[in-house]
Amino acid sequence: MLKISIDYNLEDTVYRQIYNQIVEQIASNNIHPGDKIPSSREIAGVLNINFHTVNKAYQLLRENGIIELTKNKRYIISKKNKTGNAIDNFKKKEIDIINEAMVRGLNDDDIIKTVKNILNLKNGAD
Amino acid sequence: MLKISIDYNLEDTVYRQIYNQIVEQIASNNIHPGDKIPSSREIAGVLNINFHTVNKAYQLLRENGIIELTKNKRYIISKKNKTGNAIDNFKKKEIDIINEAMVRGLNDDDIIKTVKNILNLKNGAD
DNA sequence: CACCTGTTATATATATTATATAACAGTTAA
DNA sequence: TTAACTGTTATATAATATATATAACAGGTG
Repeated sequence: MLKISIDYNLEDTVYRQIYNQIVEQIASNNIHPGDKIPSSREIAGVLNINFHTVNKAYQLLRENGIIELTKNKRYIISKKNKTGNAIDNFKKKEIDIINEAMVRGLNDDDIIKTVKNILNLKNGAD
Repeated sequence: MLKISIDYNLEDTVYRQIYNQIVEQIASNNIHPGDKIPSSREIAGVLNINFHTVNKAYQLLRENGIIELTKNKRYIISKKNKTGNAIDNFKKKEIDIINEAMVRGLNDDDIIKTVKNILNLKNGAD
């Protein structure tokens, strides 16, 4: 079951928080390809926010191939398919944050260990 | 010597592009700890933008301990020192983009290889 | 002293974010 | 066939973020 919460103290926008939390729960196998996700109005009602804000997150998820619309006008989680765009997108973001990490004192080993640690946590959380 | 360019087609803000490019050039050993960076008015003049926009990037770099102000009111590149904040910051960002990469079809090996590839390119570019 | 620095302040314009309503076509279930 | 739901589109408004434009100030430098 999908659980989302908004923290207004974070610098991330509301729709970005929704986006990241849905992505996180797919990555954590909490929700799976083919599963329906709640309607934007339903999420908005629970979080007490406007449904257009939820819709913006959904649009972004759709553009990135993470969710898709069925004929019944329901969004479902897409099957994973590794596109060139996904790889390029990952690499671009990685370069920026690895640069920053190195400049702020982390060495190669710190970086590799952190990444492996994150991956191991994911794999252990099935 | 510091080189910065702005691409208005990118979704990144101008001050973020400046921030990332300075970080990149420190990470690439193009500029080094102790080196002075050009004044915000100088950068702004070359890029034909407002110096407050450059200043916003400088403020952010300063808050993250990447540059510091000397008594002479000149910004210099700080010495690298691995703080807890730097590690936490790196980890938080990594989690979000690794989640997205996995959901978009990349597996553990793709992720590790991409990270190692980025680190190797940095180390070879001295 | 003239010139540079970062900083602060104020004002303005534009873009983004978030909310508020309303309406529409299509699906679903009573 | 209704009634209720869906996503989508449209319009309007408010608040915030981004970028520019000026001006002024304290302090260092030559």
